[in-house]
Amino acid sequence: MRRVGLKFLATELGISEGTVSRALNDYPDISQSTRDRVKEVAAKFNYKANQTARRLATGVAEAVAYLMPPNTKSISEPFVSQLLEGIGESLSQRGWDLLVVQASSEKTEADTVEKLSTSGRVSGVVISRPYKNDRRIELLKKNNMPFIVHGRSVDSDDYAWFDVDSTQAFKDAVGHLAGLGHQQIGFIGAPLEYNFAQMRLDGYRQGLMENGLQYDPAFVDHVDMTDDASAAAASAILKAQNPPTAFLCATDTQAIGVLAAIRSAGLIPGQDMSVIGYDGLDFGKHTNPPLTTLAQPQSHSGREICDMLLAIIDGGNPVDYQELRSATLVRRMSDGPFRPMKTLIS
Amino acid sequence: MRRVGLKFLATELGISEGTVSRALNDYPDISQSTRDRVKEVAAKFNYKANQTARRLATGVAEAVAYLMPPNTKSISEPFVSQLLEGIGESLSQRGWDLLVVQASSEKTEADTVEKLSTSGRVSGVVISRPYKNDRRIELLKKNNMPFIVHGRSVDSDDYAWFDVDSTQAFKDAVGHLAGLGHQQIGFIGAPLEYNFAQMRLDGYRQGLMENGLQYDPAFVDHVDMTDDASAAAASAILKAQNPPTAFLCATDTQAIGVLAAIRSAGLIPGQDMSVIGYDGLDFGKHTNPPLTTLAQPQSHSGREICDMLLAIIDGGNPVDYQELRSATLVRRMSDGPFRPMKTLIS
DNA sequence: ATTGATTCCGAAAGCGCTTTCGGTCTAGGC
DNA sequence: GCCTAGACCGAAAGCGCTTTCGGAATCAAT
Repeated sequence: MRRVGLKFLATELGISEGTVSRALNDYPDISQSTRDRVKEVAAKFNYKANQTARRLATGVAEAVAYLMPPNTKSISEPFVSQLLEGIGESLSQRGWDLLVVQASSEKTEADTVEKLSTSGRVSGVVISRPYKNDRRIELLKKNNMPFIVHGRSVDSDDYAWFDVDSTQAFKDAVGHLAGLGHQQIGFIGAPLEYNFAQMRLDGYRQGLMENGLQYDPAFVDHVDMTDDASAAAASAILKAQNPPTAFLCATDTQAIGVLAAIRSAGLIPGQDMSVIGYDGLDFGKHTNPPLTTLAQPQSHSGREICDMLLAIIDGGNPVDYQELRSATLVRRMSDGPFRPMKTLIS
Repeated sequence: MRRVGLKFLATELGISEGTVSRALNDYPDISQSTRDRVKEVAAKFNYKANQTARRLATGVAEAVAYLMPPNTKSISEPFVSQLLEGIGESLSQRGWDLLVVQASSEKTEADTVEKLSTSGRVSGVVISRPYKNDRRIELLKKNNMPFIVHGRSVDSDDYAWFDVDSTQAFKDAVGHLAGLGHQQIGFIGAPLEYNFAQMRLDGYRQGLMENGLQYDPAFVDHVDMTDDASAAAASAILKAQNPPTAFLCATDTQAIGVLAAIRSAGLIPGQDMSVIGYDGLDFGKHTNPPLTTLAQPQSHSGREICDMLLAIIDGGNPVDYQELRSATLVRRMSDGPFRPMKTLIS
């Protein structure tokens, strides 16, 4: 069984390869009749153009890459598969490919990007969760490879991004907690090299200020985005003589850890102690108690992000593609009114 | 700034393109000295071969595709990102690409596979969670595209797969529950078009038989792998006049739904009613109560799966690559000894 | 000095498609 | 009937790399 290529179709039809190609690609200088004939025969033999050859000839890769966030060690990031799904959707509509690339370590992250942008295998890339100053972004700009970042670095004026205003969200959350009567609010943040961690911290501090509350460094910590790390951090904070009565967490995963820490301190989360997470992850519905969280509208963000990227690839100006969404507080059971603290057993 | 390609390097070095290429690829008929010289200059100009051209010339795609499982509607499948991570690791070691492809609907699944195997953009594919009789597998075989399936279809003799013996696992789980004194065990399964659903059901039934327990169709249901669907199913079953005192669930996600159903029936899961899930998902640690589960050793299964695939691509016989792992029961708090049922409030 | 074997490299032919360029043919307009 | 426009299509030149083939140069052996 011989490979059906352009050549095969051409001899089969008794016309030239070029004509077949143009017919298939709807060139206007091909008569309707031959176009139909070609397409019919192509379908009959189930012809699929060799993508590699096509790419080489046209010079467009017809693929975009998603850079996996580094050290994906947390409760395995449901957000990755969600994002991927959206991106894939948007891409498949256009018949393009989705490449998932992964830097083995932080060291090689830049290399990976460099190679990606010079080896010509993709026509655009999306990266997630940027650092404050992200070399990957610099490289992408330098090699002028179209890209969009999911999140923002500190200097986000001159590239495309899609982000949620987590600063505002945390400010609001503090307000919410303050409204509930809480005066001392702890904060479990993410490593500050990530810009989102900084922005959430900022929101927290601004919220404190707006509500006339004191920022107490003893109540805040920045740890890896895992349940265990944040549980440890929260436990330590709870050991204070006069601990906070509520916690804000940079991620849902961390919030879950805090829930556990509270319970193992003999307190009841949601009653003795409020905690609010961020992400809006579905499984927060099933934690003990169900987790109140700041939900990002990430349902179809993958799609949107990718559509924006495609627009840029098509010649759009990156600066025109900057989207800031807002998060919404979804109250479940882990927050509640301030209660005077009973003394800890410990 | 001109594109650095083979031509550029060749003129730069004053030698022919072919020689440069062979030097870079360590052909033995290039003198050590020129080889060094070439590599040095290539590094200096940060040369990266155009992958597309290379692929066209060599005929090998240097990429494998992962077919996203269809209708990923459950609590966003943490297993996908885990798998992807493993696959990516294995691939990047070889410098290959990972393509994530997605069929828009079940209808187009076959098409997607067909196109994948004829368009020559990948040299292998891995698919997850096969149906009992999976057209994708047939197509892959027909087009003899190397592939490996994560899971098994009913007829799994003549292709490569990596699976966990969930039949055995469920048999054991029934035994465990029976040992705890449970006589009536419910089962929330997944849609039976998936082969894994059938295998788990089989294990359940075999376990029942081995322990001299009766199979009661009123205690089993097969629903989508979401928390809500399984909660609804469990609620219905609990309405029976003489309901089961324990539930086995085909997935952790479903088990979580069952937990909720039990609670909303006024019962305490883990005490009044046992439930055991399957998957070993991390967040089961944080449910209410923490979920006892049959954990699959999926930590690095992505790596292994991909390594197997690569071996096949390198000419290995698919039949030599069939791995059956076993699951282990990790007890948390959602199972416990049988307690005589108090009458339901309802 | 001649031959034969090696070593090393250049030339050139693809890989399978796209796309420009120009040529043939038909249809009108005078 | 002649000329100009289109309308359609064939020829051929790439895209950037790999790889075969053979030739030139070097070297050892007779």
